Amino acid sequence: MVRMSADERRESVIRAATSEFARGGYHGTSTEAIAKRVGVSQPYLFRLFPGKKAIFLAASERCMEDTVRTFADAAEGLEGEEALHAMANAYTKVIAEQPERLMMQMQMYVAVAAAEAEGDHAFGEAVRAGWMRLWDTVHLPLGADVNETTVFMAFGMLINCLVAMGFPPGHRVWEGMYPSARFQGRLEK
Amino acid sequence: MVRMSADERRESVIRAATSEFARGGYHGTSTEAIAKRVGVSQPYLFRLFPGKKAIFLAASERCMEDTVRTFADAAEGLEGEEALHAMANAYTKVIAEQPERLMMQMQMYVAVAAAEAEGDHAFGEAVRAGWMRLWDTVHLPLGADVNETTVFMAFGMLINCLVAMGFPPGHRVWEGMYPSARFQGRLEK
DNA sequence: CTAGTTAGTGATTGAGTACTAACTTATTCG
DNA sequence: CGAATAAGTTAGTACTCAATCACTAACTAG
Repeated sequence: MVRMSADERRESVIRAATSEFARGGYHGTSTEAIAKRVGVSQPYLFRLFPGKKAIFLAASERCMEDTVRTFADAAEGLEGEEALHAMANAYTKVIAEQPERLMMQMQMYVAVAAAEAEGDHAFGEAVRAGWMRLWDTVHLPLGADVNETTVFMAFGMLINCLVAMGFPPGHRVWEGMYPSARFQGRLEK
Repeated sequence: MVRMSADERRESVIRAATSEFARGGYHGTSTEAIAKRVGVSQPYLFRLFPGKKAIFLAASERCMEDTVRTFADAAEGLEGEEALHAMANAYTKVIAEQPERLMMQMQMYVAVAAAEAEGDHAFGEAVRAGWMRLWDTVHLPLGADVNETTVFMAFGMLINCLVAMGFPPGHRVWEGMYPSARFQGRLEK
C-alpha cells in the first residue's frame, strides 16, 4: 500500500476524475470508477471531497486553469499574428495529446444547464468566470480585437465538437481548419 | 384517458425526450421523467421503443433533421451573402425560441465519445453522417467555399457552447457575434 | 516506545432506475 | 353485438450508485 498526503491524493483524484468525467460526463461516471483509477477505495473519495459534485467542480476548474495557462504560455511575449499562430499551435498539440481535456470542457458546458435547472447556480457562475478568464487571456495577445477573439474562440469550440464526434484526423471536416495559415490571412486585412 | 396511435405517441415521446435529454443528457435523464412529460406510464415507453438508447437516438436524429431543414429553408433560392444572412437569422431565431435544440445538439456530441468507448460504433456513425449532411446543406448556399463554411459552423458551435454555459442575452460574450453584419463583411472581401 | 494523528478499508444502506411480465381497457370491424 | 386488436397500466425484479459508519494500519512528535 502506497500512502500519500491527502493533498497529493486529491491531485490524483482530480486527474483521474478528469479522465473519467471526460468520457462519461457527470451522471455517466461513477465514483467507483474514479476510485478504481486512483487506486483507492470508493468511500475514501468522500473523505477527500465533500461529494461527487465537488470532485466534478474541482476537475472543471483545473481544466479551465490548464487551458488558460496553455494559451498564456504560448502567447507569452508575442503579439498579433505571431501570438495567434502560437496559440493555435498550442491548441493543436492539446488536440493530439490530451483530447480528454477538450472532452472535459464539453462535459463542463453541458453540466451547467443541468446544474442550473436543479437550482445550483454556483457551478454555472464558476464556469462562466472561467470562460471570461480564458477569453481575456487570448483577447490581449490578439490585439484586443473583439471580432478576432470571437473567431478564435469559435474555432476552438468547433474543434471540441469535432473531436467529441470522433472525426478522425485527416477527415475533410478538418480541411477548413488546418493549417493555421487560415488565421494568419485573417489578421492581415 | 386520451388514446393515440402508436406513431403519434412516438412523436410525442421524441419531443418530450428532446426536452429532457437536452437538460440532463443521456445518463442524467430517467425514462420516468420522459414518460411523465408525455403523460404516459414509464413501462409503456419500452413498447414504443426497444430501449432508452433507441429513444436517445431517435431524438438525436430528429434534432439533426430539424437543424438541416432550418438552414435549407432559410437559404432556399438565395446565394452568397444573402444566404448567409438568412441562415444566421434563422439560427438566431432558434437560439431565442428553442434553446433546447441547441442543448440537444451538445448532448449528442458528448454522447458519441461515451458510446464509442462502450463499443457502440453505430451511434457515432449516425451523428457524423448527420453532421456531414448539415455541413453540405450550408456549404452550397455559401458558395461552396470551405473556409466560409467552416467559419459558419464554428460560430454555430460557439453559440451552442455559450447558450449551454448560460450566458444571458446582452452579455459581452455575444458582442463579437451580433449583428450578423459580421458575417456579411467577411464574405465581401 | 507510546500517544495521537492521518491515511485508508469493508460492510452496508437507501434511493433510484431500466426493463419485464401479466393484466386491463378502449377501439375497430365483420 | 361480439371478437379481435391495439393502447395502455400495475406490480415487480435485478441492479447500480452515492454516501455513511465503524473500524484498522501506518506515520510522527515527544
